[in-house]
Amino acid sequence: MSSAELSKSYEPTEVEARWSKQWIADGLFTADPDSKKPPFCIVLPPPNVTGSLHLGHALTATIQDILTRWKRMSGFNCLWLPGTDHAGIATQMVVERELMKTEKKTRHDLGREEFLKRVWAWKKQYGERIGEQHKLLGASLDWSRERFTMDPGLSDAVKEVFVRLYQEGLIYRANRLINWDPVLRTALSDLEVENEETNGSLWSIAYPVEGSNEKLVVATTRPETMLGDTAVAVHPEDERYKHLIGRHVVLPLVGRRIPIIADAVLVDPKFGTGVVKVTPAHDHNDYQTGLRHGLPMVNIFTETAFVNENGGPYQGLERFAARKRVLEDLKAQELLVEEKPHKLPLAKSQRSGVPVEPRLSPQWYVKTKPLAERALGAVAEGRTKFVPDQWTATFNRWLENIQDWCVSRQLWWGHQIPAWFPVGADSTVDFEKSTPVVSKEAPAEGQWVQDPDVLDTWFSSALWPFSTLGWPDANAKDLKTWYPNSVMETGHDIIFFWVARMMMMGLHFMGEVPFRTVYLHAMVRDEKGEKMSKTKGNVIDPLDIIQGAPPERLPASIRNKYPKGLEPMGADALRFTLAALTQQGRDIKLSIDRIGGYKAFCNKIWNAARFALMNLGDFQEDGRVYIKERALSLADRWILSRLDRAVRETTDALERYAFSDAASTLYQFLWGEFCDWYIELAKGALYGDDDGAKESTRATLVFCLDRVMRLLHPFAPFITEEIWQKLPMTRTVDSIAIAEFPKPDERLRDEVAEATMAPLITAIEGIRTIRGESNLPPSLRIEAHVQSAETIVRGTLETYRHYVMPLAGLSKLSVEPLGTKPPQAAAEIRAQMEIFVPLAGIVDLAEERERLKKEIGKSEAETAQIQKKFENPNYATRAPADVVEKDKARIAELEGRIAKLSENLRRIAPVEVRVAPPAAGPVNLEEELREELSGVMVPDPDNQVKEALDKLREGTKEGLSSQDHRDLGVAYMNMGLVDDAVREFNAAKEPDEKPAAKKAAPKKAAPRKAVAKKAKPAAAPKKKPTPKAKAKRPAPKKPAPKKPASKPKKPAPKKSKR
RNA sequence: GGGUCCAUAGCUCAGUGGUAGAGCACUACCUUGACACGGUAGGGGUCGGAGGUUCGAAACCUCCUGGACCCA
Repeated sequence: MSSAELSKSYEPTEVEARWSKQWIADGLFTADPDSKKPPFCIVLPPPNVTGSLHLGHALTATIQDILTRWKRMSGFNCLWLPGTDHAGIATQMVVERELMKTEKKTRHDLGREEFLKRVWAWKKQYGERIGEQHKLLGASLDWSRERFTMDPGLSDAVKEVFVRLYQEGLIYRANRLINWDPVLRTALSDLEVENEETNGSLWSIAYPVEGSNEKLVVATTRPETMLGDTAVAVHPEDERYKHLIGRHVVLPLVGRRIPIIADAVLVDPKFGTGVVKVTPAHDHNDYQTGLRHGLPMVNIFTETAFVNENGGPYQGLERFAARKRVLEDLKAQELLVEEKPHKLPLAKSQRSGVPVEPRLSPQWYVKTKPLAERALGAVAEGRTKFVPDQWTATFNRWLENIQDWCVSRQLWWGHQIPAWFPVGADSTVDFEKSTPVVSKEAPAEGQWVQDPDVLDTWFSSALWPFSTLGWPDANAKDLKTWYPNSVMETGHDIIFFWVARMMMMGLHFMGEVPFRTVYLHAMVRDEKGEKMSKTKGNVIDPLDIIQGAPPERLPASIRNKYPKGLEPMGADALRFTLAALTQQGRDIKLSIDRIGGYKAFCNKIWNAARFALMNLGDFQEDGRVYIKERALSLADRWILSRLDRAVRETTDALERYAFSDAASTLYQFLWGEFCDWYIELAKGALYGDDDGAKESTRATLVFCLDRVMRLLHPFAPFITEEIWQKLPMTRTVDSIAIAEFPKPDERLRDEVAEATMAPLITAIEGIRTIRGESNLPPSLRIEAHVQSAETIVRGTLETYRHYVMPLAGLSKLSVEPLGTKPPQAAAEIRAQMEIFVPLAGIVDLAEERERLKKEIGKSEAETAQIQKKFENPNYATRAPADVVEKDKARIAELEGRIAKLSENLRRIAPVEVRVAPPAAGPVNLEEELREELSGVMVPDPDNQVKEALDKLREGTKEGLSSQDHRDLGVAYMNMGLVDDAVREFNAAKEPDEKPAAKKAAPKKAAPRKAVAKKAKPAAAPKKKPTPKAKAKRPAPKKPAPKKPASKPKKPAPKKSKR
């Protein structure tokens, strides 16, 4: 039997390694463009080849794999296309850093060609690692179609796009002020610049006005740039300076004569002194001002941000050193008026982190306005939809205000720009002034040099949805089949960088949107909500979670919490966690503990399957008999109905991209319904002798497991495949990955079964509550009385007492109409039923009284709350009738509940025993007591109780004082044992030291195990019960047969005291 | 400066006008023939604050406080 092979707990590592290999070997994920099935396509956002995948990538892969597997199983012709991105700046940077670390060389030491060889080697290494990581995550990518942004085909697409856009006038070259990274020595696009609030200073510097004693005091945050000032500006309406407009100042330190201009755009008269210096070559606002006024633009920095020849004596100083010197010199000349602290937004390079230096240089630009308009139109028409929808506005706003896109980068790693510059007569090339020819190949005539610059990485990524499918070959099969893509799934952080640009390029070159739906997921953060970054040291490699990791491999923050390292969680647990935590539009705070919780879930699933397989005997599902045609038990019908509900809810959630809803449905069904209820109920049939019941249960187990494994497969591909393969059934396909995703099946729905199960569950839970609240051990069988006014409920309970008894741990179940209540019983009032568990002799009734009081208190509080509503006269008149009715019904229900609880409380109230004065005869007392207890059901204590009492009688009677007898009598009273009580009270009247034994001990049988165990002190719980020995034990002084508990509870019949 | 979002149990989060929920954590009892990565039961919240709308607000509106992110 295969069942014996299942390990006791789920071991993911081996299972995952095996299946990820097998699936690929079997080519399950290789897409077929000729398939007749409806197409479904996702292109994987290509991870950068800079390094290995992090948890953000794991989230991306998880969501996309869920979608793809779900669609594949649902009959779609699925292509999920993998690939990687060359990531120009980022990759060049890491390779340069590595080169410096290992060989102490710069890329310039190696030269372009040799350096690129190194980068390709890096790309190979990390590209492969990324592939491996995806495979171990279970990603069902079509590796036969793997692409890289610098593949020949994709490079050709890039050239084609560049040339065509140029021909259409949508790409041009211009000498403008751009954002320059002086460390990486390249231009950056606006998006690659981050503004950061910084504590700086605002300096006031006096500029002497030419031909006057006046000085204009300018305020600036970058005094060193004064070397490049070509004007000072004031507001045209500013009365303070109006008279100076048109005159000149002499630029201190430099001595240049520069005009005083009026500019209402640049100058805010209320800020600082109301005078600003204008440095058109080093500030974006000044640049615009310079253009407006035709000012000269003086560049004072080299490409590494050192002062150049235009800086006179400051030449050769780094920009911050230059600032220091300029300030010192100004101070010396008494031109530095003031320095005060000032917060300013500082523009930093996203990549190198250094402040960018605006710089005039010739660059290539994409004219984005016309492209953006089409993208906006497509979204407005609903041809592409954003999920969550809130991103639509973000997308629109950005495209509406879009600036032209600077696409050239002064890097070596990337797509070299297909533009050709003529080589001059002196063998030199003037890249600044000469006019390039744009074409894929160099012009045939003459000598040409290709533009050394490369394109922005995002230029090639923008083409990803079609370049990967074979474009520019418009007839490529893949392109025809899978363009537009179905879904673009990526992080919301690259909505502008990537999504917007894909929209623009896709619409322009394919004439249609690149994808129908854009699902933007949240950012993965650590459990404190902090962004994962190498500098913070909180980055975790997904593989360390999946396969486990020794402590030394973990970042310090994780190591502190898990000093022993991580044990393997498995890809399924990680995936399920990510899916469960995916909340639209929120950050995902990922904690290892949470993953551990889902690992436990996997283990639970494993064991549920293990249980089934161990109990299937030689059952084999050949599919000839539809499950509903079998003679099913109530439990069978119930779980099938619940299964169908789970199918519907999961599918619905997937359609809404509500991955967390789907995950919680699956979790709840598998754990809360299938394991907690169905398996427990199935045990009766499986361990019984009814072959028919066994058969139907086995069939149902297999049916459910088959369906739910398929339902769960997109989320947890490995464990589901492993279990599914072991199910004894005929299959039409070899892998669950290509099995059919369960469809809702009306025939499985069974309202009657669900309605019938409801009171059974209510009864079981009610009894368990009593059991739990009274701390009765699970091993103790107890007796329960369930009273209901409803005939149907009683009928159900009778019919299915074999469900209730084992799950509630009963030795006896009495189903009764409402009526006389058992005495000394704990009670639970539930919908349509009242549950009583006689506790006399089992547990302290005082505790039960406390519990009831608490319950009554709760109900009273709720009643009061609702009553308050009715105090407002408007409520009854204005609120909808159904709501008012509901509240009235609820009050009635609560009042009934309170009444019942109170009644029960009264019933187990300590009886005020009026001990008759010695003069009073025993007969009178007896009558009195019987009267006291009239209306109470004649006690018929459970055997265990009886036995316990018998023992008591045997074991505790010697040498009792009359006080003891009196206490004992009270105890018996509390238990409703009138005869015994009377006897004890009688005994109490007799002189001490009497031979009570003769009268007491009834002959009845030996105590059963449970009782023995129960009656024993908890102090020796491990010891085997020794039934017979009991009677011979030295008599305990206290007669209470109750279970000693950890906290001291007073025994019902308390000795001493009064 | 403009915009988006968030604040509910110790933690992470559901809950779009009518009895405050889940998972984890916690407490008690328990190794019962799938699972201690387990079972059963339980405790725990004046829903950030103040107003307003409404018969009724965790939810809708306004303001405030605190926080996150995006754009300039």
